[in-house]
Amino acid sequence: MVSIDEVARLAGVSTATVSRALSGRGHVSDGARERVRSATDSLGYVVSSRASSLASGRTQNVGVIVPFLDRWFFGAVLSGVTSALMRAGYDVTLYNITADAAVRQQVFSTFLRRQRVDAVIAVAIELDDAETAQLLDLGLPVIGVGGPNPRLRTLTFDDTAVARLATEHLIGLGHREMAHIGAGPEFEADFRVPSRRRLGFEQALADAGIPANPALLEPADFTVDGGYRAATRLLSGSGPRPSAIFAASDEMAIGALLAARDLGIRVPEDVSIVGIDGYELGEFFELTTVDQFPLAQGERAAAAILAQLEGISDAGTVADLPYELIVRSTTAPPRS
Amino acid sequence: MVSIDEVARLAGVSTATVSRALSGRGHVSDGARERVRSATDSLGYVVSSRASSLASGRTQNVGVIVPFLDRWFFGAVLSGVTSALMRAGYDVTLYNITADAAVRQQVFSTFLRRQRVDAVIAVAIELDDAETAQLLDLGLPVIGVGGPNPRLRTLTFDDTAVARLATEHLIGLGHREMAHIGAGPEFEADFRVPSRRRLGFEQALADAGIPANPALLEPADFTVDGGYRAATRLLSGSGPRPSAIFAASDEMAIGALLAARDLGIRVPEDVSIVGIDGYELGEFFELTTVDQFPLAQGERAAAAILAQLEGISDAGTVADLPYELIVRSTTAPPRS
DNA sequence: TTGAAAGCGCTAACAT
DNA sequence: ATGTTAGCGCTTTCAA
Repeated sequence: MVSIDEVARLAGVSTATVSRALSGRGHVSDGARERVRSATDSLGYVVSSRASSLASGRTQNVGVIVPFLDRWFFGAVLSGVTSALMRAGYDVTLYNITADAAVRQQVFSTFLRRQRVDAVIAVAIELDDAETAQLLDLGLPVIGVGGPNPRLRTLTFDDTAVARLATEHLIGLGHREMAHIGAGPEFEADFRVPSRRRLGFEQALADAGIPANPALLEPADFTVDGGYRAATRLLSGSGPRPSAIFAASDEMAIGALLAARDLGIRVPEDVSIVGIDGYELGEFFELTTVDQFPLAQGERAAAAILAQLEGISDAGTVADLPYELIVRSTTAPPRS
Repeated sequence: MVSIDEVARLAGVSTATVSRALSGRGHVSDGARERVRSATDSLGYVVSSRASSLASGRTQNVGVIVPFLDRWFFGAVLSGVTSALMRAGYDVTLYNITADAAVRQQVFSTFLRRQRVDAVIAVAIELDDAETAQLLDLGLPVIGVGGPNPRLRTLTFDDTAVARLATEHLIGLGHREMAHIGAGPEFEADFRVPSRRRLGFEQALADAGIPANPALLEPADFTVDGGYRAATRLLSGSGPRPSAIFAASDEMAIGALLAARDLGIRVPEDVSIVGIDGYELGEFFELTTVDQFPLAQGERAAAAILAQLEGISDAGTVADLPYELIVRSTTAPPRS
């Protein structure tokens, strides 16, 4: 590996000048800068991040914590994060918090603490107090994306409001017997998104003076399969069939669509279905949804972190993330 | 940040002994090891990867290059890679090669060369000669996953054989008028998977003595949307309608399924459809497919890299990746 | 088995 | 604007 000394020698300057020319910190004459540039070019020199980070304390690397990699939503967020960060010259180190508790603990107790990253972005992870404390203890810029965390700077997505919006859309169409697929005790473990969405559903019902019916709350795990099974129970049960279903994610909504299809129940004639996310596949099913623009969420998180790292102001207002109701063809007024 | 000196002082040994005790390299008495352990515990000490990697040359970090993050297949592979690597104590730094040529170039010319990683895994990326050379020039263990690259160690997925298998399944059912959705000149840019799959299709036809019909080759971009549009052209065109469609990915196959549905064409009665991947959503459509177990692909790539890094033998035979035909309900004999 | 000490390749004062 | 030099916090000879 070619080192800074060789560059300095070839350019006829000191290593300090090479360092200054390359990093842009401190003043360097145009001539020196040019000779350094040509020397690095001909030598193919790249600054060693190990040496540079040890000396400067900066790694040019951001850690990103995500709970899943094989779900569209997280892939989209991550895609937005990496493209923005790479464009700014940063590497992205990925910490995938899975069901494995030991690995999860190791991420907070070891991986994040070994000084490999300058900042951390946590995507849709519900952190317990100890984990939040460990993150804060890093002394690095940290930003959460998704559920609010009062102890962290967060790009907040107002799940409750989004769920209300979806539910009010159904109410506005005239529905009264509405079911919800989403939060259930067994899926509460990780991030509180599910329960916040259910809360919004319940609030909208209450506001409209519609009594809550526990029989119309079906827990599911946010997968297509989970949505399918939940909808099957709702639509083929012995009780009265709901005239509309609000699923807490598009993947579950698609599962519900498929369940209705398999049961010979027409959408939206017999039952209306609405989801949340903006999952691309939803378009094919003409799914009514509330888009939450995950790619843009990732880009905004990256921009916020970069602003903090480069010290550009206290960093553009950590506001709420946008969302938008997209009415397509899976919702309509109830029949009767 | 607590440093190794504090640990050494508290444990009553030298920093060299702390280093040895923590890394497991060199001999340390049980007593010393125990005192070091208790000192690190009470101090909450974690070895600084910046200092450690500068001194040792090892980073405990593996770079992973992927072309997409928002497609299920790549998320699944990445999931397998990260879980295996994290379990072994490695971090994973992600390089997302997007359409942006400048960023792509930067990955090879700068990001990968700044000594942040001990090894590189390249997932389903078709590298040109210059890029391959740059990777090799790193002097690190490198492994490719997917398309064969004669100049790289590769976990090869035999796309041609897989495509033949899918096509032969259709031929075995009695189909003669088969269409293919996949490779097209405009999507050839990046990885040659599309054309290898088309090749397998053509080989199977040739072996069965079925003449190739260019009108039955529809290019598409591997998305559901692309599959939908390609199938729409095939199924609603003026020419004779194919009795079966082989799509080069499950997402395109699902698009084809949806197109058939929208055209009122029954599957498999009027047209058979088969895909490739093992995409979870395929189950809901009863899609016949060739599963390629992406999660396992990622785990195997990680295991191969770890074996090389830890010097465990020349590393378990870089064999072909497994695949399996899963016959469900979207394929059947043609009508007549 | 342990310790002393010389780097690893940069950056950032401090001087000039 | 530039050079000199003392670290950054470890690992790894080399000796003992």
